[in-house]
Amino acid sequence: MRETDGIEVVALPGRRGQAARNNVVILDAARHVFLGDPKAPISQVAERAGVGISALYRRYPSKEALLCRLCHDGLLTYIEEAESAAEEPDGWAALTRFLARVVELDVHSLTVHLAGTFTPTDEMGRDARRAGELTKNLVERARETGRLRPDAVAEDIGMILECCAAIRVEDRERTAQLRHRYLALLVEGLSAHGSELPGPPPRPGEMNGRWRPA
Amino acid sequence: MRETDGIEVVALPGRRGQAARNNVVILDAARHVFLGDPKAPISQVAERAGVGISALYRRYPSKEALLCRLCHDGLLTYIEEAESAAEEPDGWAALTRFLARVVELDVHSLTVHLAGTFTPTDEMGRDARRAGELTKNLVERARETGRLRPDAVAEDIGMILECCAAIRVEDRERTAQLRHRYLALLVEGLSAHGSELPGPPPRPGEMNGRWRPA
DNA sequence: AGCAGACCGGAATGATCCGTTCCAGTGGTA
DNA sequence: TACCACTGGAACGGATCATTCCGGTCTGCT
Repeated sequence: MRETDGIEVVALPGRRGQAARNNVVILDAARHVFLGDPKAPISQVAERAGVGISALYRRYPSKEALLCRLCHDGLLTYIEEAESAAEEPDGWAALTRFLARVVELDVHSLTVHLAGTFTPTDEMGRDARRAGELTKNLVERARETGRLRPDAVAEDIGMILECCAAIRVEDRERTAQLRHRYLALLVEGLSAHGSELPGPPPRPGEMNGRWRPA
Repeated sequence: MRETDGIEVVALPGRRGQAARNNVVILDAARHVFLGDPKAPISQVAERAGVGISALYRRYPSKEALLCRLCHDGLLTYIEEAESAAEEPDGWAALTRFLARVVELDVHSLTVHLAGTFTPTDEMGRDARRAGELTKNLVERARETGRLRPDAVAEDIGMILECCAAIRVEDRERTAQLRHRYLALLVEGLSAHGSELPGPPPRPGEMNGRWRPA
């Protein structure tokens, strides 16, 4: 897992070990808290992690840095999943499984909803572009199978994920269930060949007003 | 229109007239601002309305009261639209037109996204219940036509609206366009008869953790 | 004319919230 | 034993807002 940050993941004893363990505990807590509320105070992260605030600031110079790390992690996960899905032989299955997986992992909230809360690094820019290409490939291959409606475009994918991310209830497990339910509706829609979709499709970065720092 | 608040809508001269005009200007501004950001400061509303803060506080005892009014207005609009749609003879058309209309008016954001920012009144509770009944009726009638997939339930409607409300770009007009696009996908999904929807359907009120005051 | 008061804009107030810094304590480690 | 990396959490300082207050303006009645 990316969040372990180094080699010494397990079983270091004493202070050294606690520090190593805290690394992952803190990232997990941060992910959980900021997924629930992107502008949660940092003290909430510390509380949930069961550590003091200074344990956070020893690892990240600022809240922004922590958010950036989280967001970048999410982006990398997105890319991993896209690459993994690309190996699926059937283009339609590749796309739908990819969507299900991203919804499952709640990656979209991690990246998009955190964007705008920090100034993105160059590397993130590159990775974002790569993510875009991978997405486009998945859509192209799905289109070639003929199951994807012809008026759907790559940019629709981000919007669909946005729709799913909007579903949120108290319980995490239940949230995932419900999101899959509406993803299913959307995917049915994607595969239909009935009436044409209304309005011009989304333009490339139309949703990304957030990626420039507020 | 509800927001005119009384009889003297037009053409009162002088101070009296300015006050009456401000009534609607303020509500319009508030609607616009809080739609964009439910926790926007009240000064933003005043600024957009082109009035001073005191003009707001003369009309509403607190920010909460203003939000409550806005939210209730939205709820009433929802009910109006549902009743109006109920007159449509074809059950499927009634449901889909209702959805399109609610998305068009952005009513969902007004009610649901403002809930939780104030303690709801009894009357709002009653109206919310009424809205629920009307929704259920629309779904029942749509089901009877056979076009609605059998595993869809009334509670799905709120979730679908939530999905659409999640789409938001800078331009208002464009936002509406895009929302219609994804509503179309979702409606296609609603009318499909293919594989069954995954997971148990949403329970009544499952999404409404927000309606109890924070 | 003249005046009472309805209405207005916006500065001042006071409270709350939160990121960040600071410091004293703890327990491995050499 | 002495050192020091690491920790928890209190304290600081800045920012944000809802709300209040005040001095001014214009209307409509006498």
